Parts: sequence; structure tokens; C-alpha cells
Amino acid sequence: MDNTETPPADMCSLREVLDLVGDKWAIRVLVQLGGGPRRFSELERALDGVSRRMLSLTLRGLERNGLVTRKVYPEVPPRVEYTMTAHAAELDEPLHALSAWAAKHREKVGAARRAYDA
Amino acid sequence: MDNTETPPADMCSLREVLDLVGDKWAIRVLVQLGGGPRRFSELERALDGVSRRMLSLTLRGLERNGLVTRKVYPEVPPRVEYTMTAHAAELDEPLHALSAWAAKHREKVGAARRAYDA
DNA sequence: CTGGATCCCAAGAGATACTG
DNA sequence: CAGTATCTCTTGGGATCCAG
Repeated sequence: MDNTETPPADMCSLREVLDLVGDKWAIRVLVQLGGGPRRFSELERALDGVSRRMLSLTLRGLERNGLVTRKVYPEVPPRVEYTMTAHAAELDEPLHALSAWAAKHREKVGAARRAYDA
Repeated sequence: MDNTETPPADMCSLREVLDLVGDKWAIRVLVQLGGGPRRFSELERALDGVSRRMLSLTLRGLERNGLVTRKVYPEVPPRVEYTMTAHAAELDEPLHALSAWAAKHREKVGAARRAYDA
């Protein structure tokens, strides 16, 4: 066997991660929560352009999958804080690796795109 | 400053990567191409469930962004081979990191989901 | 303040048919 | 073989209004 195959990336796992954080706002929320617990309205302001509806849906999803915990303070006016879970925090490194790749190859991608469009 | 902030993950870069490979089929195509050049029909068979249309659109996108090159052999019947570019190959490691995270925390995610749904 | 409910539009994606 | 063109259905997501 002289093939040069890369050990097959685990498609199943890859899909699972994207299903968890591949949507429009999930990663941005996690990045915010990486800086510590945040209230709903704080997130709303920090994530420029997000609608209440989408923020809510995104947080529900993250909570459902155990990436975020929701803590309600029985006060008036109501206060709710969202916090990253421990294993969500472990996503930080893989995410940085992706981020680094993008930063490194940004120019090449841009050039390829311009060339293709011409 | 005693804050415990993680160095802010680069949101911009993160978004760029997801725009490149965050759609339904792109990553699967890249995983296939990681095993060497593939023909259109080979990909079509390997990616179970993909439609011709989506495979075509996905390949166009990857090609446009310089992640894949398209080589046409002037034969009859026609033959076309798709190949990963060098910098697309560098995505392999970050992707593996994500994949590893998913594999490691699969149970926790599943449990969280079952708990939430109950 | 925190969000759920509803309406509506636009993008995503499957099925089918046709062409170089 | 390797696609493109339509057509249609589904899903994502914004706007707005209502409620605990």
C-alpha cells in the first residue's frame, strides 16, 4: 500500500460540531461568553445586528447542547446571565486554529476570488 | 488588570472560515479530496445524499475561493478531476482538532440534550 | 429586562429535465 | 460524463407585537 491518504478526518464529528456552532450567531455568542458571563441585553448590544429572536434561539440551542448555562436571578427587573460551560471553553483552541488558518490564507483566498470572478 | 479573559478569538477570521466551508457539503468534499484527486461522479457517489446541483455549486464555491482546482481532460467521454490546493490541505489539522473535540464531548452533548428535552 | 408568538420574505436545497 | 436550468418546497432569519 503506497497510498498517501491522510487519516480520514472524522466526518461524523465534524458535522456534529458544525451542527452545534455552525449557524450564524453561535460562535459569536461563545466568543463573548469567553470573556465571562453576560446578560441577554449585553449580548444583544455586543453582537451587532442580531435580532432578539435569533439571540434567543441561539442561546436556547447552546443551552440545549450543554455549551451554555442559563442562570435567572429572581429580581425585578429580571436579570439573566449566560455562562460558557467547561467543555464549551475547550472549543477555544480548535477555534483559534481555524482562525489562524483564515488569517494566514486570507490574501490567497481573496486573490483566488478576484481571479475567478474575472 | 486581573481579568481572566481569553485572548479574543478572531471573530472576523472565524466567520471567514465558516463562509468558506460552513455549508452542508464543503467539508465533506474536502475530506474526500484529502484522499487524493476525485472525479465528479466519484464525489457524487462518495457523498451520500448529495444532489448533482449541490455538488456542482459546492465545487464552484471551493474553486472560487482557491480551495480546489478543477482539471478538465479533453477526452471523450469527458473527465474532470478535482484536487485540493496546498492551503486547503492545511485546514486538515484545525479540522481534526474540532473533530477531536466533538468525539471527546459527544456523550456530554447527548446527555445535555436528553436532559433539556425532558 | 427577558423573551415568546406571529407574519413574511429571502436564501437553501431537492427533483427533474436538458445539453456539450 | 459532467454539468446547467427551472421549479418548487423547506428553512433561516428579520420585524413587530405581546407577556411574565
